[in-house]
Amino acid sequence: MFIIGKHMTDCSQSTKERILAAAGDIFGREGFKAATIRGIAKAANANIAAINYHFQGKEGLYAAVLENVFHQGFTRFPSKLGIEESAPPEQQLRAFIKGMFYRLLSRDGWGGLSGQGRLIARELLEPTPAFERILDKYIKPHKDRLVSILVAMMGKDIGPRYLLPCAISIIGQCIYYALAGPVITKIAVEDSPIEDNLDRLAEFVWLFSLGGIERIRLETTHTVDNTPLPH
Amino acid sequence: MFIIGKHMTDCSQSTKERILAAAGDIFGREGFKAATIRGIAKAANANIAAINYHFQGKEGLYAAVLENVFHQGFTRFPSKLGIEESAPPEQQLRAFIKGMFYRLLSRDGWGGLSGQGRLIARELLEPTPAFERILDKYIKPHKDRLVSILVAMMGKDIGPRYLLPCAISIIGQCIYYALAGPVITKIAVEDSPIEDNLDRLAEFVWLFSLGGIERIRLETTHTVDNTPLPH
DNA sequence: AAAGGAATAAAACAAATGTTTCAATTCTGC
DNA sequence: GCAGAATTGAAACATTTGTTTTATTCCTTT
Repeated sequence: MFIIGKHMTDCSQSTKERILAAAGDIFGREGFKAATIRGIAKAANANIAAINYHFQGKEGLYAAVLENVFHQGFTRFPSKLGIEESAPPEQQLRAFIKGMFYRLLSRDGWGGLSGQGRLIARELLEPTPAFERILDKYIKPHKDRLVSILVAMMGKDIGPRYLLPCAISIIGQCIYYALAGPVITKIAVEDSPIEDNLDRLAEFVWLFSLGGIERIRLETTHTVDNTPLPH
Repeated sequence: MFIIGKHMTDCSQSTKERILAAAGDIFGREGFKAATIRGIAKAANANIAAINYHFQGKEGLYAAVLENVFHQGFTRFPSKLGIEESAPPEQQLRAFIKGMFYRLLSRDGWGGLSGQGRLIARELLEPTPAFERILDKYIKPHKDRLVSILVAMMGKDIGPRYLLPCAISIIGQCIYYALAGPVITKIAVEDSPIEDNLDRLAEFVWLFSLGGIERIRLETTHTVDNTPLPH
């Protein structure tokens, strides 16, 4: 055992790293405004001044946390995780959805209910200025990948008028589990988005979406130059 | 023009009502912690003391707002809005989804992005003690209605193992539009959940869900006593 | 080993905020 | 019209919180 300082803190991480990790958790749990730098400092076994020293204040810390969280998440679970370009698009979609569930909800990812996954939900609800960068760097490429899979499944003639809602419906199902975890647990405890259920839930969302996509595809090819959606 | 007091406020509402309305908007936009009673008082043309007088503090106000918002929302757009019991379950589902979109996103409802709809999203993300009551009184009956429609569509043999995920997928799509409105607008402006798009989006989610439900139904009836979900 | 910079600790500061207090005003029942 | 209750207005209070300051400790370089 090594003695680093007068406090026996975790030697494997620097103060800056400890602050980032603790801040991700606390910002996620409590939101930007409700989180306090005192609480974060305490959780990170660090001093208040260290936060302002390394991150120039609360906002700077938040921006760094956001970048860190997304970088970690998409590094451990990339958009193309387990996707082989040669595989049929249905299987690519399957891997995409599974990737989303694990990125959002697994302990190795953003930790869903108790962790940094809620940070993402919060940004969806009320984007902060720091989120603009995240959108361009992570979210849009991620969406583009899903759209390209959908194009492979539905044909090139599908316009964005149907493609994008499809993408939204698929992503929406995944994110809803991360968002509404607490309530889902209260209403349907068997489907609580905990580690043990991720595979089953991802598989379900995949099948459900396959059906939905097929239904939309049929709808758009059958009604050629009629009203796009039935009234 | 009538002179009510020294301030020329809206005569049609009592102070208590004005506070409730303003608080719903501000709590929704900023969240419980970030919202300030001073800001709410100003927006309601009321005094700080009036809030504490009528609602016994910030928490009391929040509980009252939550009850008020859900009561209003489910009064104007009941669960069974436009649903005839005699209609085929597919059409009942259609009305159910349309009702959700309008309740969550229309100006007459919770106002989506700019209004009280975000309050609901916040409660899903981090339920407050005041939400327990709301769950029992509004959410669970609402869910039960959807489940009964799904039973009518998929047959009585479908167990909760498939029923509830179906319900979650459907509700998830709807709520995601209310949650992620700001980001959707940035990524797919054509599908921004604004008043003009509600009918089209609801119709899309309905069709998509019809396909999803059918796919799940097939899956569960074909693989009788096999593994419930394909590996 | 010494010096200089980097990092941390502790206290102080100023602004924001929920709550309380008390006087002034308005409303209601008689 | 009046008395008492209900409501509102304005100020004061105590706490929390982000930031800054100053001194001390740790680490690297020479």
